Amino acid sequence: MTWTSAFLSLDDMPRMSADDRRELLVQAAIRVMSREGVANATTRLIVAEAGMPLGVFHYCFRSKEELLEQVMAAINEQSFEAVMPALQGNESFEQIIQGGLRAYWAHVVRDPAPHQLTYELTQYALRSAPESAIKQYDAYLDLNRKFLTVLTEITGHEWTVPVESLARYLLAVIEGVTFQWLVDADNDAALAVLEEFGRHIAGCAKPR
Amino acid sequence: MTWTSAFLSLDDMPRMSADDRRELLVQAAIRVMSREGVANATTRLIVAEAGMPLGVFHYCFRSKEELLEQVMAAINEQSFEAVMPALQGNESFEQIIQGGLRAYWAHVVRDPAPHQLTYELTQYALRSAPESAIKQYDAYLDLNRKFLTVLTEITGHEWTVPVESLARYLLAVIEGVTFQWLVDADNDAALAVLEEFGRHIAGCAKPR
DNA sequence: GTCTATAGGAAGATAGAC
DNA sequence: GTCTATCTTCCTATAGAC
Repeated sequence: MTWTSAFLSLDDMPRMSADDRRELLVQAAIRVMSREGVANATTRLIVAEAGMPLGVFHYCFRSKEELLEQVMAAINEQSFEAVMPALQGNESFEQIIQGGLRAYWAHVVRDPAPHQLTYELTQYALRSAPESAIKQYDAYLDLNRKFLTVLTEITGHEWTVPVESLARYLLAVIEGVTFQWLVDADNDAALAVLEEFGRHIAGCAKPR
Repeated sequence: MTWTSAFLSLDDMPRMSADDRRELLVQAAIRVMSREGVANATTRLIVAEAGMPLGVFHYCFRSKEELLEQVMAAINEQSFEAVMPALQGNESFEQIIQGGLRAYWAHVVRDPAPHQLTYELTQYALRSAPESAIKQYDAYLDLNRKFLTVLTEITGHEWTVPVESLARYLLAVIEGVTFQWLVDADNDAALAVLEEFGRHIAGCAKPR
């Protein structure tokens, strides 16, 4: 029994800072949105998911819009550590690329909800706050640029096509294939496309 | 002056069959959704766009859900005549591919709204009626299969990679690049990616 | 079929006691 | 800061006169 509990009832005791609540609400929002879709993620569902009363919402966030911005920021941070491990090991150039694509794909299939959520949030942002959609997309592009650059550095290759184009190409294929799979759930077809793409990318570099 | 107008006032005269109204409402819905987004396309906005009173809605459609299904069906039909003209002329195999990609791209840039709408509708359907998302996607896939098949027939080539994989690859790239462009509006970057992709596809066939 | 008026509910946001 | 109760608004859908 602590000092405070001797003098304050449970109800009187402030159990959590507003900052901690904000964080919990953002994570609860991500769970609700993954499960129910962005359109159905009401403030009521979100606070219920976090086990808090409705009134909490508006002294943690000025508006639902503000929560959505923080959700997008949180998601960006979370998805930056899935593919890079594939860059270890000492296989051939193409093998590393194929390994990276398969690692990404395993990551998608294991837990698809966040990826679907990302599409929905970008869609949503395109209508309501285009700047944050651009910012989010730029972060993803940058991850792809880094992967391609580190890849050539490690293996002593250089790209014969501008890395900027390849990064965009890679991101487009990844998103296109993922979206396709979210619709038809055809895993083999998705892997076949990624493999064909990997062959092409591997042909866009030469030993240095 | 017609026979009916001599006996019926404007208000009494039924000016339009319910079927015609349905068609007008579907087209109005497409315009509103393109402009405001699917989430903001309320029945009120849609009937206003069509210049009809609100009450019309529910003797033309059982529910908003039913309208959405018909909107998806209508959009599918509309987008099936953009790329095929590129298959005329007698250029080289790769030139036809590059021409087809550029034709598609011109089509997107000239009028992006329907493409953005398609993404949103598929997203929406993924949550509420997965079967119609699958159906819609299958129709798009089929268009890509046809394009690739006709292409080899005309030029006397054959694919060295399963046409099914190439069709999926093509669709993934097209959708990925389009989505990317909807976010950042970088036209040159999009064209560069499509061209690089075209080079790859062209290398997946040989003369027969 | 066609329209006006309104039911009925759920959303985001706030008021005000503690 | 915290919570309950409530306001306001806007939605889809229906009732019912014509």
